[in-house]
Amino acid sequence: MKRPIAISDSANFYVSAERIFDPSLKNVPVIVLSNNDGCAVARSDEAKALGIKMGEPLHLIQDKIKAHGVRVFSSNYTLYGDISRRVVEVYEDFTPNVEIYSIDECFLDFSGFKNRDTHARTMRREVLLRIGVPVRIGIAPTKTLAKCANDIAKKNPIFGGVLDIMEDTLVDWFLPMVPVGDIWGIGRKTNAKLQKLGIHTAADLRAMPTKQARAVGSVVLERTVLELQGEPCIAFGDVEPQRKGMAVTRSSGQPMMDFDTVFQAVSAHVTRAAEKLRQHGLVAGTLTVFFHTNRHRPDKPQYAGSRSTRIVPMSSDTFDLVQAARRCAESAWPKGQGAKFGFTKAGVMLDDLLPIEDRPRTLFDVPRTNENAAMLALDQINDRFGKKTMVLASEGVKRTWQHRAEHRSPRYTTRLADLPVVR
DNA sequence: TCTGGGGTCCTAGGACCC
DNA sequence: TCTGGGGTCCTAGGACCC
Repeated sequence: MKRPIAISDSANFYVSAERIFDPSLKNVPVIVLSNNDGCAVARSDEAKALGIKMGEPLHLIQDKIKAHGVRVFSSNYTLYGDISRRVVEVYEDFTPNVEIYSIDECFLDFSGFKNRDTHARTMRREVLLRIGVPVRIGIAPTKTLAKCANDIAKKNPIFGGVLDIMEDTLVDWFLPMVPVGDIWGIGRKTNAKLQKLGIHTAADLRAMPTKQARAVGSVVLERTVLELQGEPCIAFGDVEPQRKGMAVTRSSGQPMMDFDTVFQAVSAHVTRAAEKLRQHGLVAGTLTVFFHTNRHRPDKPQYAGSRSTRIVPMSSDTFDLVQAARRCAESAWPKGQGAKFGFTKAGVMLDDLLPIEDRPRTLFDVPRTNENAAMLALDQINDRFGKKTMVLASEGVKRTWQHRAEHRSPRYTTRLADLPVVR
């Protein structure tokens, strides 16, 4: 039995959000800019009709803006987040299972409804009425097919914003209309490879042998092919996933020429990231620093530096993180030839996040060469420190220990005291 | 000491998404 | 002159272990 999955997304979401509070923005070209007001990240239909492209730099479209009176906004993510939450509330009146996919998209479990089409159209009307945001809805047996349906509904107003392709015959009918590059999961690179192989539409890709798909684009492409065939490979998840990492990155207008300048930018980003961590009540286990030169100037020397380090003990403390960042930055710096480069982007990423209440209090730094000893001492560690103990090793290593423990007679040759305690 | 297979970890980087 | 930011997932290759 095929389970109907719907995806609902808002049209030009940021622009729609701005329009809620300013009716004078209706039917005129509107764009919303990226963080630093560098480029356009949302465009109304009227702005698209003027040929303003996604991600187009502001300075390249000044003429159009003046000539056509395009209304220009800096982005206001707090506002968009609020609107987004309200839209989800409406969805939740129409199905118990909602998976938030992005700020303007949700997957909805549509199983059990007698008339899905009517249900979707009522929901759409309700979102427009209560929030003031127009949405489009695609319904299909898999997420990838639902995305295709959504895409067709978006491009063909005749469907009134809703397209249901649960029937196989409808899939057969519509897939040849979807360019392969528009499929969810097919980006620029994969599209180029597929075009060379004579695969131009979603129907072509659906017919590709899965073995070949794997060779061309790894398991990701193979999954896409199966999803197009109607076999769900990307699970529907209605529980909020724990976030795995966070990042703070910025471009700088002026190229940064020396280590001190780059590190100054990095420490500002780390400080901001540490604040974000604490806001969310999290601590980080891994920190990565990166910086690179201007990709838009291939004529100049290019360099990309990136280095990770563990945060021991896990922390959201600004000082701890800045110290770790300095070690990373120094290690990633092109020694002796830094002056050759002008760095225009720098950032920090925090990974292995854990709620602060789960932070391990006692840490044992177990060198890989000492795995066996650690395994043998594990019981002693747990006896003494309980569950708030963490041995600095990945789950994989622990599983290996477990396995080995079950297949050998353990000899407790290493005492707990022999393991280096970090804290 | 040499040989080899099977396995995991770590790091860097690629591709894609909105 | 001026070209976004924040995410996820996957892979390759070297190091290391038994």
